This record gives sequence, structure tokens and C-alpha cells, in this order.
Amino acid sequence: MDLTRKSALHLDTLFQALGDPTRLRVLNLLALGELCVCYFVAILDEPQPKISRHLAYLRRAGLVSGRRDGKWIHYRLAAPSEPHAAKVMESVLAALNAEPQMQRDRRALRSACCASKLPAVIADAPRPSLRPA
Amino acid sequence: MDLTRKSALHLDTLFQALGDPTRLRVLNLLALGELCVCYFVAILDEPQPKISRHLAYLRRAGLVSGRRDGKWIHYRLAAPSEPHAAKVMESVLAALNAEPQMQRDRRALRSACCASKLPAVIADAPRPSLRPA
DNA sequence: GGGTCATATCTGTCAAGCCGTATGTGAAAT
DNA sequence: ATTTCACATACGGCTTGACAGATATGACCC
Repeated sequence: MDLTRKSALHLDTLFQALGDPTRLRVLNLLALGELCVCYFVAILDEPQPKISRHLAYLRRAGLVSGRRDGKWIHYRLAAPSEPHAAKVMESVLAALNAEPQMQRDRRALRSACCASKLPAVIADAPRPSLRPA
Repeated sequence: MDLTRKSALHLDTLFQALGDPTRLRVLNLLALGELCVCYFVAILDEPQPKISRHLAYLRRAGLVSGRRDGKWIHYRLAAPSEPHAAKVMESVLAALNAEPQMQRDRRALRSACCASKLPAVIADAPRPSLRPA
């Protein structure tokens, strides 16, 4: 499996990748910093195969890249190389920031991260280091 | 038929609407000003039903609105009401501006507009008044 | 080695999207 | 009234995408 990002990112394929609510929720969380898969599963409360499929889609579209770390795979945002596309992504993340659902997700991630006792699914996973609010 | 724009424009549906090359080409031309359908057909060199279908899609997504004028129907961009979504659209149009294909389309429209002799398909249509370059 | 955990992929099903072709509609012209 | 013009929509076929559920991979631990 190739965990690095793929490709050219023509604008229409970029938008296809953005055209799904689950993928937007994933990107929204990634804006806070690198995360491993189990965090998406826990925070978004979706089945693991569903999360993995959407991550693979985002990877093929070149929007995220993954890095293996023992049992875990950490994903991070991959800024598009084309500067205008990067600008678009910037405004997209800003727009996500304003949505109530996305704000809830971010809050959930932040509090899960600092909690003394974690839910079982992510108890052993390496703690992400989130961007400061 | 309802030619006005529709609706709520949640971000994922916005991006679904942007996820097709023909629709991006249509939006790119509309950035120059209001246009009637036959101009899209002529400039993009695509069959008329195909253009109409994509215009209907954009209309349902709330990105364009139409106005009847005798036999012709003029379409224009409809800026999203939500300010962050409007920002996104702004950066999208800027990104389109940078693509060679889109630049070709715009040049083709500009020269078609000022030509003394028009192709038959748009010869009788009202001349659009484009934004200055 | 086997077992377990985190993650990825396969399988089958269903809805949605895109296309070309054919046909419908509404306004103008004859 | 019939025709014509500009545009919209309906129909059928093909492709893509989303999902749930089951299974495979790859790293770690015993």
C-alpha cells in the first residue's frame, strides 16, 4: 500500500473529493493536526471500514497523506502544490470552521485528547498533538 | 419551470455541484457576465441538452439563476448567501482563472462577443455585455 | 509459531451521475 | 393556427460512488 498522496489534482477531481459530508468531517479534524485512524472512528462515530474508505479516497485525490507508526497510521493534510488550489483548500477549511457540526467535532476531539480516561477504542493509541486553539 | 435559484447550499452539495468539468467551464464563463444558453453551446462546443442539464444542476445547487427574455434565457452567477461559502466560490473562480483551458474559453467568449459576424447558432441572440478584462 | 490489534480492501447491493437521443414547452414569427 | 426557434425535460444505458458486512494485511506480543 502506498500511503503517500497521489496526484495532479485537477480542480474537478478536487471538488469530487470534497463532495461528501464524511470526508469533510475528516478534513475538518485533520485541520487540528495529524491523527491516527482510530480517532476518526471514535470522534465521528462511524464504522472503521467507512472511515478507511474515505481516507483512501482523499489519499487518491492527493488531499491527505499517511505515515505508518507501528500498528497505527497517522494521517495529515497535504496542501495542494498548485497555489490556487491551496487557496481554495484554505477557504474550504475556513468555511468548515463556521459550521456547527464541525465545531462540535472539533470540540469532541479536543476534549477527547486531554481527557484523563479515554474511550476503549483509542485508549492505547498515541495521543495526537493538536494545534493550539 | 422555476428559474430562480433553490436553496440552502450545505458545503458538501456545493462541492458536488463543482465536481464536474463541464459545470466548471460554465461557471468560468459566467464569471464574465450574464449569458444566454446558446452561448455556452457555441463556446464550449457541447450539445444543447448537455448544457441545459448542467445548468439545471447548478440551479438546483443554488449557484446560478436564470431569467427569461423572450425566447432566450439568461443565466447569471448567484453568490451564496452564507458568507464563508461565498468566499469559497470566490477562490474557486480565481483558481479557474489560472487554468489554461478556462483561459481559452474566456478568450473564445470575448472574441465571439465582439466579432462582426457571429456563428449561426448565436447570430440572433442578444449580445452579452461582458465584464471588462 | 499463534493471537491480537489497527487498518485496509473485497463483495454485493443500491442510489446517483453523466451521456446521447428523442420529445416536450413556451414565446415569437409567419 | 401553424411553424420555428431557444431551451427544458424524459427515457435508457453505462459508470461511479456509498454503504454494510466479511475478510485480508501487517505489526506487535506471547
